[in-house]
Amino acid sequence: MPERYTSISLRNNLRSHGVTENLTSVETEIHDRIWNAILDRKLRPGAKLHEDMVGNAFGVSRTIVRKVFLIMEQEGVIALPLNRGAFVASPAPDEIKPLLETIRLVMPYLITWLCNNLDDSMRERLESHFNITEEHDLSQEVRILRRLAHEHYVLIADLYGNPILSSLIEKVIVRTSMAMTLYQDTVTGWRPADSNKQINEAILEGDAEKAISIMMNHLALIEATMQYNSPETTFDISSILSADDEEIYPRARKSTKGRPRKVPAEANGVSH
Amino acid sequence: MPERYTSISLRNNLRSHGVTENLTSVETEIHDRIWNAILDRKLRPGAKLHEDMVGNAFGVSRTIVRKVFLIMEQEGVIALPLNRGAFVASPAPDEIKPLLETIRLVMPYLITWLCNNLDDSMRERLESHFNITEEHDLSQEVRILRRLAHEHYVLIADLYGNPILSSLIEKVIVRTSMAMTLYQDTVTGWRPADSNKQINEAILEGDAEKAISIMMNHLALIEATMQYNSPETTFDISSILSADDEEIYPRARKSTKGRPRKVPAEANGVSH
DNA sequence: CTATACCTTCTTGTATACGACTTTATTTCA
DNA sequence: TGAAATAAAGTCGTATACAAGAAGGTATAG
Repeated sequence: MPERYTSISLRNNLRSHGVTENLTSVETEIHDRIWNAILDRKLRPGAKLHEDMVGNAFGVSRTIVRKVFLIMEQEGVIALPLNRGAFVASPAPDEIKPLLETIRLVMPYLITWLCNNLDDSMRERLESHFNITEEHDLSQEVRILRRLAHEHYVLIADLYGNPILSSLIEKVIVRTSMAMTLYQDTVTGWRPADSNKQINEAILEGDAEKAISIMMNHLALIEATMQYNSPETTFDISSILSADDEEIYPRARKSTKGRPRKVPAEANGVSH
Repeated sequence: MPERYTSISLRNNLRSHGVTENLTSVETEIHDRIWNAILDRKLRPGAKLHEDMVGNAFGVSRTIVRKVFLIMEQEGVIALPLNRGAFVASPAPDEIKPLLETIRLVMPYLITWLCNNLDDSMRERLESHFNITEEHDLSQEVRILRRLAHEHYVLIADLYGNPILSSLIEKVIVRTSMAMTLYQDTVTGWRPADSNKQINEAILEGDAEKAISIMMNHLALIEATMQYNSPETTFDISSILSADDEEIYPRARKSTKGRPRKVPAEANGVSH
């Protein structure tokens, strides 16, 4: 089986998405593969996840797949409407405010602490992230930039060392990212890594106020650029979940005959 | 089927423990019954939950029970060590600090908002809780006092209206409560409702500072009175999970022959 | 031509069977 | 007598079979 794909910048630096304990390796594999596919937007919000397709892709029964789905529903990345199966969660517009509010509450607290308690190992991990961000700064690979932005938040939470807040931040950031997929204009030339680089720099300087201020502006920008537009596409699950990193683009619908497929409007997230 | 048992004070006032959506009525029933049993300390931390016992008690297969268990593991109230089944979570001593820290971060934020934005419906719900606390103030029923204290926190989070923070607070408070079961000296005459009554009063007066100060003292007291002591008992699951509210006391072990049963020391909670 | 009803096909939900692992009881050996 | 090895019982983990439900297609009436 291929080496587990955890993250671009922080391989072996962050434990992958929380629930590694009490899961077999196959379950972790499926969980992480789907999680990463969502994070990289290979699986877009609203996409249907068929139990036996995923099961076949990993050579396990639906039992295992259902278990992973249930966990991911609790994590807020998958929706499981009764009798209708699994969909990649598509956060409703009115979830954006609570998400950003949570980030605004928690992150300044973590940053302030971090600036006052920065030791060598923390500094090292921050600098490592900073360097990788620098490397990829001019990259056109949106996937990498987005992941770096994501991981920056998770890294800060992780450095603080409160597992409750870490897991909270990870969930909230993923969900915000998913909301951005849905409601943000992707045409802007804005690069997500920009402000994160500045934030990291400020933290390394020990300037909490500056770091917080940049982050708050960043969040305000995100909130301001949110708008409604709902895409609809279908996917080839098995190739998306394959081990290699190639980007898969949505395929056009095959058939438009017959009654139009009912859009699962209520296939949104859970009550987190 | 009996009416669903949600809470003492806030029946129809708080939605029960978060995950009602996407669960069938039986699943919700099992979930809430176990949750309440834990909250009321009928099921103590470390207690084994046998899949078929629970299944038989509700007339469903292990499939359903396992689903509920998995959800409750994510919620942090049950532990599912691989190949060893389900145990009521017993938070490790070093989890107490992160738990209290999270409460200390979130609650002042909520209280401050609440004091500045108190409207009639909020006031009404707070007063309702306050009145019930008054009624039971002199009660000897520890179970009720404990539940009132618990629900007070959840109510405040609920009034704020951010579902992410609500569910966070609910999980964290339950877990703190479980830790107190394990590590707090129960002999003290201290009544949990006392400070909550004062906090509620301060909020109703719109005095955020006072409310926060009392709560912080309360939390400090909790932290200070924590100490190590690990009880060990066995239980009759089916009667504990029965609909009626009678308190069940742990039974003494039947057999002490043979090799002493290995205590599941690692049967603690999950990484939340 | 459109909308509704009906039928077929496909997917999910639940129970159950069986293998794997853990725990408990018994035996063996120092 | 007590610890380790061994056998038996019990519980859990996974796959699978079947039932229940939803989605998609076709026919029919307005």
